[in-house]
Amino acid sequence: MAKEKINFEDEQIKSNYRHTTSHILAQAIKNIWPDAKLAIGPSIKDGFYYDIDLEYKITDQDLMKIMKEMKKLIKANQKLEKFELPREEALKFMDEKDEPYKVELIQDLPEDAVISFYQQGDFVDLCAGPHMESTGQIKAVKLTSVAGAYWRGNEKNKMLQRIYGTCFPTQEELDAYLNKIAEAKKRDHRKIGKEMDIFMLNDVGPGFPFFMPNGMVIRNELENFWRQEHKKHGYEEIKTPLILNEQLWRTSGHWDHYKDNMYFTKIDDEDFAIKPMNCPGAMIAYKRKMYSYRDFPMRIGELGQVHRHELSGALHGLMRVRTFTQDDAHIFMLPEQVTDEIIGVIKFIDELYKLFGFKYFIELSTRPEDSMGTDEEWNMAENSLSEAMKEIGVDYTLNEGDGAFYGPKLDFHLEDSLGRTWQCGTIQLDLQMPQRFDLTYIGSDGEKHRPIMIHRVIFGSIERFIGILIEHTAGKFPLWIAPVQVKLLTVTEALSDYAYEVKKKCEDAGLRVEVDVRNEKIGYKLREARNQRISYICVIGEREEEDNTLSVRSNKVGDIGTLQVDEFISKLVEEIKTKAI
RNA sequence: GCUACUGUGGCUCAAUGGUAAAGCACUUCACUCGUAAUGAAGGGAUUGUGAGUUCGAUUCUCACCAGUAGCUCCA
Repeated sequence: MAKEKINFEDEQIKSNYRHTTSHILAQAIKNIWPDAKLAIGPSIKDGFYYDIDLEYKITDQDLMKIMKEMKKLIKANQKLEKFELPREEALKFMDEKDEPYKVELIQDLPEDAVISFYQQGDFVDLCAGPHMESTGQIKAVKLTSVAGAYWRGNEKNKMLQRIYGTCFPTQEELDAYLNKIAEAKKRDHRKIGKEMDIFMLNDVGPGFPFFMPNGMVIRNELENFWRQEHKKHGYEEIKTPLILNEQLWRTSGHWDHYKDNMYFTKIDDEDFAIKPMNCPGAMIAYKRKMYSYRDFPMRIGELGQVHRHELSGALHGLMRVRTFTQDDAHIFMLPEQVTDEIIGVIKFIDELYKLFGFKYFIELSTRPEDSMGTDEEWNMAENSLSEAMKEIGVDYTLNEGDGAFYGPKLDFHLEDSLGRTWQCGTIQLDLQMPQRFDLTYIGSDGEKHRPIMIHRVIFGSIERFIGILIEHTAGKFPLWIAPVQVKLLTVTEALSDYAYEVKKKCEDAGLRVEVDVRNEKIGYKLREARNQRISYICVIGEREEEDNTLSVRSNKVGDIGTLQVDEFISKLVEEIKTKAI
């Protein structure tokens, strides 16, 4: 039989390939540690894993040992053979093999399910398949890490050891993949954030980031832009307090559903809470006066700083912190305005994400277990979200049971450098707060009615958004956001006057500009400026001074030659104006 | 929070049961220089915190704190 090339473009084949490799991993583990209990071992996005229960703690060194054993099994080119057993026999079979997790898995299968096994050599695993024909087809394998994972993803269950790995049909593809990971790590926002002096974290406040001057430029540019765009889209802005009394949080339902994530304090013996969300404050703001149906839709924005006690193990640079600023807004509206408002927000988010060149996906999260309200309300709310998406034809995935406690939501996810996704934008339909706070408006009939409310963010959290932006651009920000847009480097000290003259011109045009007139070699200054990822680096020598020019290098396209000073400035001003990426 | 691992000057990192090496950065001096590091000198660390073992701990043990990866959770 001719050797067929494995088509990795085919997702099914890729998945079979990796799934088979996970079986080989399991077999190798059983060979080395016969008392290991097997849990599950699926193929995943970039490879596969296998969860095992084993007294002995597997170390990184052991991974080498396991790989060696796997290579042996691959070389043996064992056939993978499928067989089926009736439920009772299957249970007995796994029980005899002393595999309690497999027994549990079989018990949870439907009564009439066909229970299949795959056998390779003397190793048998409960598995629906499909698989490759033989272990010899697996070529390039790499075990990447070992980590803990709860049995069935439930933190109340035992923690198992999870071994992650990946595999490819050729060594070249594996190397390319590993290389890609290494490159991606160089874009880590924590690394670049430190190198570019954007933000810092310190033991004095785990999860509470400090923003440095460069970071504040980015923040302020984003916030200014946010304000400008929201004004255009018919929003007004408010600011509500960080600390509000405990009674408010009881009224809002946060006390019952979110208390464990909140920070509390006392003022004059009275109990107060630090806000984990902005909505209750916005409710109080709404209630300050009476409204007519003619006031709707009413869009109220707030850049609101919230504090949430996230689990220590979940903290991650700027992506997951304990205090962050939400670019929040609450939209109050009539029932017949709901669809249009949701569509408006979806389009608004799309507009902004596109401006940065982000790809994203949308997830519809439905009613969670711990939630407020009736089924009827939830169905109505979930339907209006999916209807709005249907109407403008956007794709989304369903994430059942992951909504907020007060309503379903559409989440917008962005990717970081390693392909991990982070929720940024969200649109949440909230039927609970208006009730709980007894919000009303006067309808055309002269009677009081309850408004419908949307709660939404676009950046999500300014901090997380900046983190994503750093990784997405590798620190080479769009010019309008860049902390330092121009750096002027002099070849000799005699050119300082000209450099300062150019600097003045740049500043007058509104550019963020620095000069480096130090008595250093041009190569040295250039290297430093490039490491700082300055957008435009201009070298100034005698020639430039004479001709009133600059020798310009862009951090995105490289050397762009000699430009007249005025020409250079107007080019940058235009680039800022168009917010080019 | 859970599992595993890690914690050495501002940063990157070496080494050791006998109080710690190097580079970058910083300061000073010399060099006045054309597209990724000029040379020299100098200052800077009780090795995350606390306790224990030991004649002696930064190294070994324990607890705590923080970080990393994954799980769980989430903007």
